[in-house]
Amino acid sequence: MAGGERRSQILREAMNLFSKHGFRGTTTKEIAQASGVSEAMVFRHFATKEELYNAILDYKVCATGTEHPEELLREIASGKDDRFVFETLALRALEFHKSDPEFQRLLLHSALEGHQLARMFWERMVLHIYEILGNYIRERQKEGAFREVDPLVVVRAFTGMLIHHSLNNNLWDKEQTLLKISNEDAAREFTDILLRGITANKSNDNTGKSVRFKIQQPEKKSGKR
Amino acid sequence: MAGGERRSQILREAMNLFSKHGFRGTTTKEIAQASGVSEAMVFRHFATKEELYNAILDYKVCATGTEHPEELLREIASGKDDRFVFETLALRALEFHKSDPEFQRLLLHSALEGHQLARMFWERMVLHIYEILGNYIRERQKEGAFREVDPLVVVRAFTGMLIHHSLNNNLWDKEQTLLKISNEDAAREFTDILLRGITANKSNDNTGKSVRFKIQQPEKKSGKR
DNA sequence: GTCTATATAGCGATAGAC
DNA sequence: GTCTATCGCTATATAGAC
Repeated sequence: MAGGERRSQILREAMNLFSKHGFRGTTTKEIAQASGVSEAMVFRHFATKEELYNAILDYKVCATGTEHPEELLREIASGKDDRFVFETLALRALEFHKSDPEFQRLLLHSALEGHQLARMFWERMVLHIYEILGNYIRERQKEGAFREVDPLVVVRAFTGMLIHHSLNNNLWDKEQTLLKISNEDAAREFTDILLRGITANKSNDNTGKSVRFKIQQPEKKSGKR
Repeated sequence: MAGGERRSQILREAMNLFSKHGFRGTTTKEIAQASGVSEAMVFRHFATKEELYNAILDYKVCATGTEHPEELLREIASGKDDRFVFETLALRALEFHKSDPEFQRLLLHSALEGHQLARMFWERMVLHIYEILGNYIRERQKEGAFREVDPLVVVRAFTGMLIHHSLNNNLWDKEQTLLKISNEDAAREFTDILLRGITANKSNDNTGKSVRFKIQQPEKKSGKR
């Protein structure tokens, strides 16, 4: 078999195993067997196990980079259709994690082991999402469409719903015995909750809905209970 | 040192190391050194490494069981003060994960490694939360306080915000460079978003707020987009 | 209870033939 | 490019002295 082909085959199998058992939990022997070659072959293509792992992380991050580019994110958020923005984002995230559960596992292992993928992903993806989506929310607040609430908290809340839901499906409840719902429905419901949750009191609507809030707020700034 | 004392000391150190590096990532030698004893001592108290791990998981699950009993959960949800229910729950969850970040890491490692702690935790905690909180929501829907939406989806959304936020603080952004917020404030904001997100259209209020929704909903039940 | 010393197995990685 | 054989090391676990 040609060098490049074999290499990518080993990479694929290793990716699968690392995502299942983590870096330390996967042996080079297992990788070799899964790839149908001897251990020596693995080390011919990748000098060390660490190098193999890095190659995977690079590959995954790059592949994700093209799938989840900040450009696209920016484009989605460039409109003013709140429902479209949040629901599209949600559906894309849910579909991504569904189509590639390996990635989430790899990412988690990496974060737990303190590996660099975690940091790379954080810097390349997470920060951008918070920045772009945060800015979108901030703008809509200025326009009076969203109520006053820390945009970063809103992003945290929304990504929390999405990532936690994906994590549930990928890690905890793969058969979805507890909650079975299509990604389309989930994206819509989560968006529903969030948008109603942050829509401003005054009727100022562009989602095809007319929403009114009249709120008496005797709340203290720092709620104690 | 007395047997029981030494045993619990080893258990503590092992817990710390396992939470940091996972099962396979932690060596018995490290555990012994951290405990200030020889490796032989570790194996005197725990026949195998696996047994030590199980002891930890048992301990953690039991300790958590007393901290997070379903009774308390039920009691919290027995009232009809929506804000109190959700905010108290949120604050407790956030405080718990903050006070014991080890647990979340241990749980995650366990889930990734397919260990039994994950299943135990799922059955003892997660199912109860979904059941009890889901029932609460269902009741409030019957009373017309909450709009019609799958209660399980609401629980998923809310727990998603909380767990993901804790995970961020414990795993990804320990210094909270991206979003620094007290647990009290976070609990309040998340509750705010959720409650506004699921409050019914008609004014039917018991949270000290008067809320009005007027919504034209040409939505299909199973949304395709 | 605690240690040193050791058994045994599996790991990552290499040598060298083909 | 691919293999078998093997090295050096570290891992879990045990034996036996004190």
